[in-house]
Amino acid sequence: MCGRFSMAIDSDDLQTALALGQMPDDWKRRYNIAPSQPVAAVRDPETKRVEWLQWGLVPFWAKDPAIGSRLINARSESVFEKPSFKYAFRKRRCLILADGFYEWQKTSGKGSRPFYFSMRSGEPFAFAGLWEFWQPKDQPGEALTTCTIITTAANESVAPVHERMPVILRKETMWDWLNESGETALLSMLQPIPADWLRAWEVSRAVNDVRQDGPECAEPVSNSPA
DNA sequence: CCAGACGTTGTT
DNA sequence: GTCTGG
DNA sequence: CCAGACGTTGTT
DNA sequence: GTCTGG
Repeated sequence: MCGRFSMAIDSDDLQTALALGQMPDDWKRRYNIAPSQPVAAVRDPETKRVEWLQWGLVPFWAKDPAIGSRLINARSESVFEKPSFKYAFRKRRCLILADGFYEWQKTSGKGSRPFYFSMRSGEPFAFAGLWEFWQPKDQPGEALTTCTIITTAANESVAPVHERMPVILRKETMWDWLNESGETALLSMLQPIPADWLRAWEVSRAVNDVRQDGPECAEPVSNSPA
């Protein structure tokens, strides 16, 4: 699954690395992005403009936007058929920008151990995402633009920690996620990234607390890789 | 037909 | 909006 | 994902 | 135990 991630590089560096368009003017390095918070995303492959979307998909038909807190991920295996995701999968795909993500390993005792995963190259990347626009019947001011991250089976790097991982799109193919329209082609992109593209290490439980958002969240707790 | 749900993860 | 269960 | 709340009545 | 908010 993917319930926390980081986007800790500068706006200019990100823009250059992924050849993005206009960046938000209120950029901030983030080491601990949690559901319900703004995430940097691209919806338009022409402008490649980066904008903030709220993490946690609220389908356009939702009566209660609180449903978003449970729709932070969408399974790649069923995203084309689930009522909550099927419309967005056809019409509203997005790239969610990141430079690392966290997974928690269940322990036999209490608590769990967080691990940090990033590209071996150190480069930023894009998760395959979906977005929705929602507004209540009576109060147009309360409109939300929300998103969710698609997950897939864990590769060999992530599997020791957790069974699921986010779909990471490579630089070379990320724009296809927005440009393609055929279901088969789209679904074929939702594969686990090769294991050796990732690096991993255990981090402190500081990341558990959403108020902690500094570099310490992503720093190795020891020098032992996962 | 209407009413009610619509999700993932993990755990049992 | 659409699907499932009753 | 984790952490923290989870309720009503009545009073301030 | 489950739901909501961050």
